[in-house]
Amino acid sequence: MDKSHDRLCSLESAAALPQATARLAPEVSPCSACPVRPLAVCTAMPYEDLKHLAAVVTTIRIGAGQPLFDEGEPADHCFIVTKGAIKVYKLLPDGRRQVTGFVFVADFLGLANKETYVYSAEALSSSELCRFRREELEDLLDRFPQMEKGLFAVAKDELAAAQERILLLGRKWAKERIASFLLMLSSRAGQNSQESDLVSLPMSRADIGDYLGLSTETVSRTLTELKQSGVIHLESKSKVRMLDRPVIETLAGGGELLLGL
Amino acid sequence: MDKSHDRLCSLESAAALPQATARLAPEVSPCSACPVRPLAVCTAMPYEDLKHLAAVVTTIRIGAGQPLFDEGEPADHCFIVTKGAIKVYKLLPDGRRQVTGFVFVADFLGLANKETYVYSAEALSSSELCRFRREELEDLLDRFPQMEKGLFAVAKDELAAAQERILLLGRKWAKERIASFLLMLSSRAGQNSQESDLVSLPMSRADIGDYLGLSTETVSRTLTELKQSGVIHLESKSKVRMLDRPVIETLAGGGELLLGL
DNA sequence: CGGGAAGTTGAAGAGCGTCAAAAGTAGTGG
DNA sequence: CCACTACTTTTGACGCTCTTCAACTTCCCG
Repeated sequence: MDKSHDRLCSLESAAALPQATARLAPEVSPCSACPVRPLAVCTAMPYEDLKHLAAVVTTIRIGAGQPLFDEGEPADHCFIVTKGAIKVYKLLPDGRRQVTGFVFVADFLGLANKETYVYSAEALSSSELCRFRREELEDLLDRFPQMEKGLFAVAKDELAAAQERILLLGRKWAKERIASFLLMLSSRAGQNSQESDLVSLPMSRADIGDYLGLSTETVSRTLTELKQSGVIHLESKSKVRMLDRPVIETLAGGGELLLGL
Repeated sequence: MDKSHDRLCSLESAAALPQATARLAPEVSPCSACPVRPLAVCTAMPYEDLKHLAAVVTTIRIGAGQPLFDEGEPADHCFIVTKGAIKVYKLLPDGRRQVTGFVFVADFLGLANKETYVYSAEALSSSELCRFRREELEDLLDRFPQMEKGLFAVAKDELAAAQERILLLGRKWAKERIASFLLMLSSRAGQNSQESDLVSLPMSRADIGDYLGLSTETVSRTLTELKQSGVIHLESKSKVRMLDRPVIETLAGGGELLLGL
């Protein structure tokens, strides 16, 4: 077995690296060198104030498949993903599972302000996150309204995205759900890569199913259907090439023409 | 036909009433007398600053069934419902409809910060709303951070609620969806009434179906089933009495015991 | 009181889930 | 390095929940 398989995440490189950096160059915070910052809400923080952000952040690592936190636990922390990807899900008593979201690099995790987490979170792959204590972050947001505005904007965007998902779950057919899913992954990951037709699926078929309100088998069947109709190509289990983006977009939008396809 | 059936809402009593009040007692804004304010985000605004809120608000009225705005229109306004109820929905090209939410008295409408509305809104019954120009409200929020904090909190709560709905739409059976729906309506409306077992359904069966991702017929059949098993009683088409709340709560939570009921 | 919309009920069918087994993949240890 | 094992994915057969279509009933409002 590799790494620590504790329930809580490994903290080896936690405050260690920041402190070391601080000793070498006290005026430069580790956040200012963070490659993820330009993409994350941290951009909203003025450059000269990044040291205050760095002061309240801890870097944590977590292995693939390990839980970050479980629904019902005291919601003490917020996170920003800096490496890897996280899945967020809710469970029903009999084990039915709904993945409510995937959290990728630069995304913020933990917006709900409840006493306890309203969902569980688990790493899809080996990941790294910036961790904030809730109270400390709140204090910081009071002092830096631009940062709070940034988070508010994130919340509004997520709200719009959630309504899109509600439409998907309530009214779209399996084929339309898969098409929407591919486009969502493409737009989330594709902005930095020129290979915008190649979508990588870092999660299992079961996770996709639980995200789209489908069974594993239906996800698999639908992907093969799309493959057989020439709309996509499966380069590997976790790499989908979109061959006919217009058709995928029409499907995703619930277009009436292409259902027989 | 009654009232004005214009596409845009009637503005008869718009700025008129506020001005009249202001003339009589310039130091008291109409917002300070608003019976809905204690329940709405406006509570976050300091009492002495309510005049600034009143300065940017317009009261509008809208008849039952009339549209407030349509998806795709420029998102120029935000609203707070002061009377009646609004339904918010998205459409697919072939007419499939998903009601993404119902907006009741004291609720804020229009949180998404997109150029255009990402959903359509229509009055369930004759309603009144406070209307804000987006830019003016933004300016106001910049000047009164407490108000912005209040709206941020609303956004976070709605996000948590949206994830609850995603679980419902993705993984719950029809009976569980109806049970969840009844409890949601009860908790939203029941706080002021002592008749907490009596839930009123101000929307049609079709609206309920489009909210829960079900057909009108399934909504009807499921309500009948619940009635026949003695869990609820239909006092009228739009008044449901919850006879066995524990069973309804277990159903809503996805409890494994009562599916055969 | 009557006409039209909303709601209910029934029967048949479709889409997707479930169960089961085969095929493919990845990680492990000899 | 390769075989063994365990898991993931795929594919097939069947069944169930919910939808669709249609007729009937109830309710509401002029």
